[in-house]
Amino acid sequence: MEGRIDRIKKQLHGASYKLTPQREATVRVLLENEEDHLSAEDVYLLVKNKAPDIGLATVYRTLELLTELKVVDKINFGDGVSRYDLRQEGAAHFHHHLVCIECGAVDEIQEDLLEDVENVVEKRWKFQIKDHRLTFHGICWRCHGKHDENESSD
Amino acid sequence: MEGRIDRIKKQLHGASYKLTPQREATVRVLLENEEDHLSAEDVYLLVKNKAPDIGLATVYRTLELLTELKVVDKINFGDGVSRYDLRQEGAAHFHHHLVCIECGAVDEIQEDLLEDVENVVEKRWKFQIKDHRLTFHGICWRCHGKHDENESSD
DNA sequence: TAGTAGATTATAATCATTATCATATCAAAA
DNA sequence: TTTTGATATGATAATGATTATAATCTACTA
Ligand SMILES: [Zn+2]
Ligand SMILES: [Zn+2]
Ligand SMILES: [Zn+2]
Ligand SMILES: [Zn+2]
Repeated sequence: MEGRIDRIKKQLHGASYKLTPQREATVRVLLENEEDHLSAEDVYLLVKNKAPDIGLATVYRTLELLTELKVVDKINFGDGVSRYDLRQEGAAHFHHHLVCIECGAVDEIQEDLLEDVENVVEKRWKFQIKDHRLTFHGICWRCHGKHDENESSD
Repeated sequence: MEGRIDRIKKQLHGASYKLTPQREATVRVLLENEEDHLSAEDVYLLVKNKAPDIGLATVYRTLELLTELKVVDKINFGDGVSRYDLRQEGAAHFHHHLVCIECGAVDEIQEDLLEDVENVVEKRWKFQIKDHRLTFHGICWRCHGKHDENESSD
């Protein structure tokens, strides 16, 4: 974790920004909740535990800054809020998501899976891909299980 | 066009809704601007030409209704507004998008391309896919051309 | 120490979307 | 034809997320 923060610090310095205490607190919250998909408000509430005096605007600014540096990705699942997702270190592309329409769970797919598709798109549409967003909507294994409970099988 | 409206009318009736004049005007605007990705406000302004007395709330309500019936898909490209995109008749899945980070153009990919990926996801993550959202961010052929204007070739 | 640039805070402003409620439409019942 | 009930609409208010503003604070440096 400390190593990860150090590297983010270096990234900030590389773009001539500083890792202020507020920014560090925000980054720590993101690292400690890597599995989740937090909204700015969520982050704000969690950061308040570490830095009670932080303002909401600072959280927004920090998240924007981290997005610019590609430390996090901003994503929108269709409820009215933006969510912020730590990008895996060294990952060229943003990971994919599985959103369950029954229970609302959001699972992640870290594998790329899109290499072939992207080759086709780059060639056929002459589009130079820099990043992508891929989200599947459907029924997760947990909810699927529930339905099958009293069906024997096929 | 009339045939398309008739079929949407039938879909509405099937769900026991009516095709009111306001709804018809809204659908016509969507059909006439099929290429575009209009926000609710955009649709409102265009519909006003046909039905000057229509209220913004009605447009929002109609778009919500059409989304529910899967006549349109609601999508968000990261600017603060939702956009509404007519689904091709008979298409099982939403189409894909190419968003140019230079000029802002949004192009469409009607081909599915994801069949293989979806098979993998369904099996490996035991996730029953109902729909998807796939957007590529990058540089479109138009902007790419601009850069190459004074570079000979490779 | 004073000056300066950047960062932060509290708060106001903005903007998209949703909720409210009185009115309108329309078809079926009386 | 009038009444009634269900649904739809329009004007407007309310909400909620995000951004802008202005005053204050915090390193650094001359
Ligand atoms: Zn689920
Ligand atoms: Zn994620
Ligand atoms: Zn372009
Ligand atoms: Zn589209």
